[in-house]
Amino acid sequence: MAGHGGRSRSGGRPTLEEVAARAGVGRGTVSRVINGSPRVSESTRAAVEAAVAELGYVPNTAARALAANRTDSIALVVPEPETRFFAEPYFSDMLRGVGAELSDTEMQLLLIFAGSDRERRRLAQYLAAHRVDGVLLVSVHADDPLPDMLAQLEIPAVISGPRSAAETLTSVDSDNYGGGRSAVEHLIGRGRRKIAHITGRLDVYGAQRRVDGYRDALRDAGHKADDDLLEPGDFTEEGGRRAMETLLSRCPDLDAVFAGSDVMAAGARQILRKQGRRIPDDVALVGYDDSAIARHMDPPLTSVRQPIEEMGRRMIDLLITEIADRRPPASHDVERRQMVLATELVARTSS
Amino acid sequence: MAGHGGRSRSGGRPTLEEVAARAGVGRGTVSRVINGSPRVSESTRAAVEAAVAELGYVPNTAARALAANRTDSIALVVPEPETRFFAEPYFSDMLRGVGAELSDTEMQLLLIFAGSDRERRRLAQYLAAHRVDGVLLVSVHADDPLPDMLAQLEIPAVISGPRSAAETLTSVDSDNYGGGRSAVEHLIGRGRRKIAHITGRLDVYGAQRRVDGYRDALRDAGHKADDDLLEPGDFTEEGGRRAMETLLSRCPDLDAVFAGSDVMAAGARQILRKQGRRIPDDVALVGYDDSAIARHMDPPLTSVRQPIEEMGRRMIDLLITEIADRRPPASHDVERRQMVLATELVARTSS
DNA sequence: AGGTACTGTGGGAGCGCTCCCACAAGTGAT
DNA sequence: ATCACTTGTGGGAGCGCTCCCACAGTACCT
Repeated sequence: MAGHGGRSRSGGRPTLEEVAARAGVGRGTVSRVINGSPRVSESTRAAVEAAVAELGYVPNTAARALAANRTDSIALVVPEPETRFFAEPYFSDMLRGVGAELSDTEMQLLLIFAGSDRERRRLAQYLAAHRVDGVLLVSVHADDPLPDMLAQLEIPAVISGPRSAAETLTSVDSDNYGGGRSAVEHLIGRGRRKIAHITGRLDVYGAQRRVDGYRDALRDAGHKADDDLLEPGDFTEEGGRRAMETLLSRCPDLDAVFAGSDVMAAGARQILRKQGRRIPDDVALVGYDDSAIARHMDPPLTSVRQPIEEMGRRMIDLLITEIADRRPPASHDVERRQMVLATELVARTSS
Repeated sequence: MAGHGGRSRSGGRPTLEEVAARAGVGRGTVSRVINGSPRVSESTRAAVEAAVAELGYVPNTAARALAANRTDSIALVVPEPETRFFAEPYFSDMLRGVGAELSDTEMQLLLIFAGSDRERRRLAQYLAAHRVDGVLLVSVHADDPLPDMLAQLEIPAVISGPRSAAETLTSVDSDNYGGGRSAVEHLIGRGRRKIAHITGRLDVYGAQRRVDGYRDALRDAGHKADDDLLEPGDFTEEGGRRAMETLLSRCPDLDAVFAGSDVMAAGARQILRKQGRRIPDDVALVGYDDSAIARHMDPPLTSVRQPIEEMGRRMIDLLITEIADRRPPASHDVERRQMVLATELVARTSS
């Protein structure tokens, strides 16, 4: 078939039209069956399904996308170079959650790295072409222009860690404040008196919140504020080492350290060892993330667990809702959602 | 515009037609400019490009895919659970090469895991719908039905390690035979006499070829064959430990071990240490892959480097050629290509 | 002068869907 | 019987492109 003007087509995949002919119904009816519309009689549905099976019909995604103006795919945008993506268990946990939640859907996930300028430009093109129905944003820094670009293009998006308390995008986060608090309360409960904190990068909102939790826990326990016990890190092992050295020289009598990440705790541990401090006898150590590092450290590291996989799942939920909400012209008063999931302290022998 | 029957569209993205009107040319001409056809005069091209820039025109991928019957995207199919994907540096290196080579293109890469049955079924649907122009297959086992499915659907595909010497798909591989050989020759050159080999999974063709290289190197050096020195592993650390234990009990006097992967070498090292054998003094150890593990082992591990990133790049080259070759009705006598890249022994202190 | 060839261009037809309008047939209240 | 719905269905129009045919214009032979 295919009129005289038509080009030769590959493999002759069956079309809706052909399925309709086979089932003895109209095109519209087949479409309804394929898309699970309830407005089809039971017998017709059965006939169509039989025809679909017999012909091995699979809908043409491009045609559907063109007609319906949707792509049925979403992007997970990682504004980091690939190396970090593989190095940090955070991303793989997140991806697992996202994948799991998505497997119930017909949605396709695209993994997009936007670490370099070049990749950023590509991504911008990609989004401008509306090649995805929605975007999942992870690990975004406070000054990243990406969220605004998404807002401008009116592309539904969910962000994994809000950029600030005033985050405009729908977001999913873990309770960093509570996590910081629980780490410190745990140390206080173990009788520690002089508790230092190696912070994460302070342009990351979550890191700030952990500091807030640390401060409040100390205050509520009647400790007086002492900023000498606070030293900024940058989430790296090297940063952990540097911060630990600084802290020890400034406050040689500290008896506990709460590190803003397991990786930094690993760095701190090295310095403590080198300076002959025993863990936990002389100095108790608590990390954050409960990653593999924590379990394999010597001694095993007490750490604050974030439900990262769960966060991934929730992000998908929210994003799909957001996409669905936006289909009818625009009911636009969907309240912005900020979901916060609880953290959990996992006590091990380092504290 | 958009006739009375039209639905309201999102954001009013400009179309080809609008660009054409603006530039004062026909639709076909704009299409030609967009697609880089040479049959356009310089002045017209400039006018169209100006109009494109002014309107911020970005082609609609779905429309293009529908009309041209191509998707401009390819899939990297990983027939493994995600966990292994993140655990093994092999994949991230490969992905880096693939990404790099693809960044010169307009092609989009999809990362698809097909570890579980469920994911397999999804993938089958995906391929049946021809949602990608081509497929990159990595880490495929000998009995995997995936390659045949791709052949059946006539989807261009390139495989990263051939399944056998008679691989029908276009393939890219590293010289496993030469790699195995060079490891053994290196050990012989260091004066080792009793060289054992912990193999990889023998249903992986590359692992077999390493064994062949091991055997031939020994034979050519005048050693007599001794299968007691050969013990199968499975590429895991645990497998490395088991194999090493078996080997030590069977041949307590061995003085060198060639492991089919760095991870297995790490397992073997643990056992050697536990049994009081010094590396390299008592037993020399050589791994395969030259991964991060090799560099960080104590002592640093001599290992055979595979150019994995390069393999990724070559795979893309071959796949793109294959896709292009298949566009005209079918010139079908493109000879199957089996590309083999050289390996390189990286000597460190473990041997 | 006529033929032949090429270059650049416009626009019709068609890709395979979804959306929606129109309408037949059935159901129940008046 | 009439009217007002409801349910199920068919098919036109249109999504925004690419492909290709037709044709004007120019150039270069006979």
